[in-house]
Amino acid sequence: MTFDKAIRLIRENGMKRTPSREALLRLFASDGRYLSAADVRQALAYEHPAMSLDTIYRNLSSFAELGILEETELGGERKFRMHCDRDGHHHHFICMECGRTEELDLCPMDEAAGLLPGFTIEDHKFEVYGRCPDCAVAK
Amino acid sequence: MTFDKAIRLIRENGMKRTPSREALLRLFASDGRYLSAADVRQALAYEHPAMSLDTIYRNLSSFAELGILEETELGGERKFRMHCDRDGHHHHFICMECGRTEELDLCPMDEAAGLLPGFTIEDHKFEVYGRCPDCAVAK
DNA sequence: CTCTCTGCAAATAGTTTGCAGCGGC
DNA sequence: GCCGCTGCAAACTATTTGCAGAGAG
Repeated sequence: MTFDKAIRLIRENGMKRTPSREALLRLFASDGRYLSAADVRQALAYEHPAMSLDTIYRNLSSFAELGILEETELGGERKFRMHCDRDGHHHHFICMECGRTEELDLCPMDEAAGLLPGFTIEDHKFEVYGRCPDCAVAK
Repeated sequence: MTFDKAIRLIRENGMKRTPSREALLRLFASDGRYLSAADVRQALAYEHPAMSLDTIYRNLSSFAELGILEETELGGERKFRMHCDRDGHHHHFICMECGRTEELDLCPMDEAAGLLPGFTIEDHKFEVYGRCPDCAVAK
């Protein structure tokens, strides 16, 4: 998702365009990795040293609710990345070393649903963890 | 995994057979759901009211390391269930209402690996969430 | 008798909330 | 100027750790 579209969504939902939010969205628009609140704070330490963790937490949660960010739980932390606008539902590979993500054009749910007659499916999670080619070499 | 096999694993790793551990393993052997430390405490409140959360945390972590328990992150909590000894790698459906789990004879990794040439895959997670037939009706 | 396990208490990490002032619109 | 946004401080939740005594082998 682009920075502009995210801003539009924010305005459409009656939220204000503030410097904090601009900085957060700009960061996520340019960094494809999953970032924790602490990661975000560090990334913005130079540009926005005054931005508090509270603000980061509050905004990341709001953004996730609006569908601007995708959320996952990684190593006991909530992590976020910009939502992919691409056609088609898909999942991600996540590099444990550098955090790089790769889209996987694959969703096992069609098959899985057939194995669960009578069950109501509401959500699912499929993530692959490992090392990207760069980090695999470095090891 | 059976209670007896779990006890054997514990002994083989130089750990002692204590009343706490017996109670924990007996619980997991009879309850197929994913349980948090707090869930376990409540389940054992009558039989072992003195067992502290500390003990529960420490033992669940040890058991998970030995492969006796499987671990997952659900709603921001670490949850555990007895490891399935069944042949073949598989995943789970988890009922969001009652916690019931269902085994899914399906793993998307074979396909996924083909989409990631040059990447080193170390782990993956595939879980399906929803309501089991009983809970779907109750809604 | 030794060495592990346990409960207690305190510490820690990540996250959330109440409040009063600041700042978009 | 109004109402939402922010920083501060404090609270909260889940979890971990140091320590000294209790208990398994």
